[in-house]
Amino acid sequence: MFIEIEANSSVPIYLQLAQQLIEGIARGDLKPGDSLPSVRAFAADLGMNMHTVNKAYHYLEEKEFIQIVAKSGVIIQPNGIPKASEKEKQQLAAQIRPLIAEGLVLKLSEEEMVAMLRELVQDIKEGKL
Amino acid sequence: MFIEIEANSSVPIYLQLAQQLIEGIARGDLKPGDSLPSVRAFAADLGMNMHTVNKAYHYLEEKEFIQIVAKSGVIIQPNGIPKASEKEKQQLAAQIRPLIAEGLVLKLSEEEMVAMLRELVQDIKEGKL
DNA sequence: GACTTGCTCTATCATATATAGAACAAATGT
DNA sequence: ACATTTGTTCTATATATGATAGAGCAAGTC
Repeated sequence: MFIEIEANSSVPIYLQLAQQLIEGIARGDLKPGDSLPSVRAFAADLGMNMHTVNKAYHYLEEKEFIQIVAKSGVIIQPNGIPKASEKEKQQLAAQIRPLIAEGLVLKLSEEEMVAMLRELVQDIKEGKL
Repeated sequence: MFIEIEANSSVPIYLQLAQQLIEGIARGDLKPGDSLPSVRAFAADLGMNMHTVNKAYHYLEEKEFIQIVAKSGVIIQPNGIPKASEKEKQQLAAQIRPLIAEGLVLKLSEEEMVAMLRELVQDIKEGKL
């Protein structure tokens, strides 16, 4: 797993970390049952604070993408991650919606945005930045 | 323009306001040259602070969706909003990317996400919540 | 000339982000 | 058995952001 953190981003670094782990799962680089580094080791590796890694882990745990086993370690959801519930789909749509609206204001056609989405899926699966 | 602000959202209310104005533009409800309420009047109408509306306006001005004419008023970009530049497209893609990745983790297929996008475009154009 | 306009300034309060260090108790590795 | 590692919890500090509040300014509008 290669993690790239932009210090000068408006996206908090705990979120950047969580998002890149999510991409790792999407890509299949991180599989069910795989263990993640300890908060201390990961923090040292990434040059950030232990509590920041911890926050990223809890963010992912709340989404049920990982399991945090106290005093033991952190693993990718061992039974596999279930398909999106209706609630999760709606939450995703609600988050994407303002971006689509902005695209429309910028005169992007529906087809252009569909193409953009398909390219993003490819990029993510290929681990392409 | 009907504006709905959720007080208990994690999205700042100045951003909610800006996003709903963007939807108004996308929908064609707000056309080039249309004037927006004064910061004071809008704030009173929405039950929020003048400075919060002002922040939303400056957010939109930075995107060049509106023009703020000091000591006069605020209008939708009178010459029309130009088509997205490459930079704007990349910025949009960068913001959508983590959401697509999350969709993939939740086992949504590319086609399901395309369908979701098409529905969002419809909803926005119809002003449907 | 009165009113409205966006802008600026100071101020306060709450929350979020990030770092730091210490201590705890249980699981793990040898 | 013992030392190490683990996530958790606590206090603490610093910075940034979000939101509100009120006052005053200078220029545009009616």
